[in-house]
Amino acid sequence: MVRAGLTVERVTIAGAELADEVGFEQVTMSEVARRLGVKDASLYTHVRNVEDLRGRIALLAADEKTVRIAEATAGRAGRDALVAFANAWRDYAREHPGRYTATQTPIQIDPELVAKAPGPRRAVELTYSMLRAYGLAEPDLTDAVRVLRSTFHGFVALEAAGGFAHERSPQQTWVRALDALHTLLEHWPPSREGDPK
Amino acid sequence: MVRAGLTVERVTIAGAELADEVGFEQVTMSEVARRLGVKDASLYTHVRNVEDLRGRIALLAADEKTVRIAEATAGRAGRDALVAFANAWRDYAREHPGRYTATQTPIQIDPELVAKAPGPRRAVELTYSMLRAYGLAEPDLTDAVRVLRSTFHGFVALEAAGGFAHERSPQQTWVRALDALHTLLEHWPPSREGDPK
DNA sequence: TTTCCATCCTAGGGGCTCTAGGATATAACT
DNA sequence: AGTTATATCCTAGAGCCCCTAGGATGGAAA
Repeated sequence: MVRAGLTVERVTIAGAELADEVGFEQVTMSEVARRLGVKDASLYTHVRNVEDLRGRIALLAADEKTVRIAEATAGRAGRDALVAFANAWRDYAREHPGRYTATQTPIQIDPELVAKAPGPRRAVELTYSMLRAYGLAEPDLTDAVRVLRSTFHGFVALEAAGGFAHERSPQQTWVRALDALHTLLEHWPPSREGDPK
Repeated sequence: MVRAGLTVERVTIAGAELADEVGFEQVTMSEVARRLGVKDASLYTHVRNVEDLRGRIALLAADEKTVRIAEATAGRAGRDALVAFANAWRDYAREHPGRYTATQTPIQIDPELVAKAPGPRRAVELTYSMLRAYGLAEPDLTDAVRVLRSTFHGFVALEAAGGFAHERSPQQTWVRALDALHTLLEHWPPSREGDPK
């Protein structure tokens, strides 16, 4: 009997590929085992359970997405950086829909696993440094980061769910949305504390 | 033997309640049946299968959310309407997380069922009419609608997934985000066609 | 060569989905 | 009121998935 040579990494990658093909929710132990030419019980040597596998896929995806964004924004600033950042984000989501979905599911991931993954923290740093050129100060900076993430994620999620009718291509809207976000960052409104109207 | 008095509506509502409690993905025929005091096979008289049930929950949620938004924005315009619209959206998502998730899953819903549901179409109309006060013309109007939906959905999705660290409350960011969107709509950038830099 | 351990297996319990076919409550009709 | 008809709900059972327990075996170290 030839050993399949399983490792946590290979199982996770197989799960990630499956997620991209059939959807993150359809990632199943049985199917992953089938693809690896192995009985499903064998996977439990490398992965605690399905939830654990899903968490690992999520972390893998977060890291991959972060790397993409880091590469895309390297050496850029201002609008160039914003556009590169946003396009890297959207491209990753479109190329790896299952992995991308994984990054957004509120699953309980093993904390020590998260600690080892560089993705999430680095992603935050990247976003802040990208916004540096716009000269925002806290707490506006945090708010701006959150608005950007919200809009990026919301757009790709709606696009993936078929939420945009076909009259106008999502691509056209995307380009204009980035214009809008750029001008928004350049003219971030002052706080309206005590300004009732 | 006393009849349980099942109908498609009662099954759908039970499913929606279950979704809010345990998450949309965890909505199961067996559990819905259990709650209704019925064997799971009995549900198939009223609902084709799980996918069908999920689709009905999604349509129910879409309608409910639309009604909320319609009530909230009635008689308002400009910033007032924008804020009311956004808050109604977010409040619905937070009160009914399972139902809200349902509205975002790209499931294949029975087309004739969709045709009977007034929610989706009305939601689009509401958004357009809310933006009327900002004086945008097509295609900017469509783009603005999409940006708003993206930001609203992205924000509540990230908030629900615990995507915002605890340094600053999501509520504070939300208020500022609405400010930002308002000013963005008032100063929607002109198209940069043929404007390379 | 022998030992040993990680890797992979078989066996099996429990849950969920869905179909087929049978019983019965309720409403309609005579 | 008695009968009929239909929708409602049931039992039985097959198939798939998750996961555990415990047994075999490949491959590397002694």
